[in-house]
Amino acid sequence: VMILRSRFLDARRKRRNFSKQATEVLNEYFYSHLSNPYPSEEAKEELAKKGGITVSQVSNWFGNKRIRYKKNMGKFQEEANIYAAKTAVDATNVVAQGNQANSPSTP
Amino acid sequence: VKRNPPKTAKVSEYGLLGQPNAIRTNFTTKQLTELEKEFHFNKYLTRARRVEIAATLELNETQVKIWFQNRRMKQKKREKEGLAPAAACRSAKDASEASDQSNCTSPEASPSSVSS
DNA sequence: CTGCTATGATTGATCGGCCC
DNA sequence: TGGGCCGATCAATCATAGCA
Repeated sequence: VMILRSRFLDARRKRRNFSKQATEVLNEYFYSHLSNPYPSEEAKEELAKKGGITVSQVSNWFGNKRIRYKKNMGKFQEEANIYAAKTAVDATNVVAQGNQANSPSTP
Repeated sequence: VKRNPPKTAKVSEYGLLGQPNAIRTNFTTKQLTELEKEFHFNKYLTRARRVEIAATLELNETQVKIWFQNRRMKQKKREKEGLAPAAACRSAKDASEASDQSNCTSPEASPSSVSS
């Protein structure tokens, strides 16, 4: 009820979706490190620079991504296939793998 | 310097008890207000103060302790992003950040929409 | 315009490490 | 040895963005 809250305590939640570029960079890292999607502080800084967002936003993104991915991996299979192979630093399993059409393009 | 990932065998290893364990406590506006007030007075708590506040607000000492801990981290984070992105905000050498709320880059609007 | 999903941010609480 | 703190993360939730 009166906990209508938000207006004064968290009125800053005026979020804006990240740019295509940012999402691209983040997903690329996430799916190429699926076995350990925990970027170091340095990695976060680089991702932040590449994506044009803040380090905190990178942290938030990974936090949300990890949880949501875990909660419903099937829902992310598609984008997983899209981003995965790119920088196959690690190719550990996750759940359902087996297909690998790698070495497509290496920028 | 390596943060581990899924180490925590299970942060949520409660399943085997069927007891609604440690559910997210919802602090009331009053509790938050008091905690915030105390925080501005002292960033750190003493045992005595903690006991006192916990009793007054009807919270556990642990909850009060954790709240202060999270609050300190929150403040630190705010200070950090409040200056970094504002690189071209002013001189880049002094750092006269006092307590809180001193952001140059905070195009906050004040929608005075209260109640309904 | 309505309804639902995708997503960024917030936050109470946990985990491992460190210090005293 | 035990307690508090830090840094990172988790997990649930809020509020909005975006799309059918």
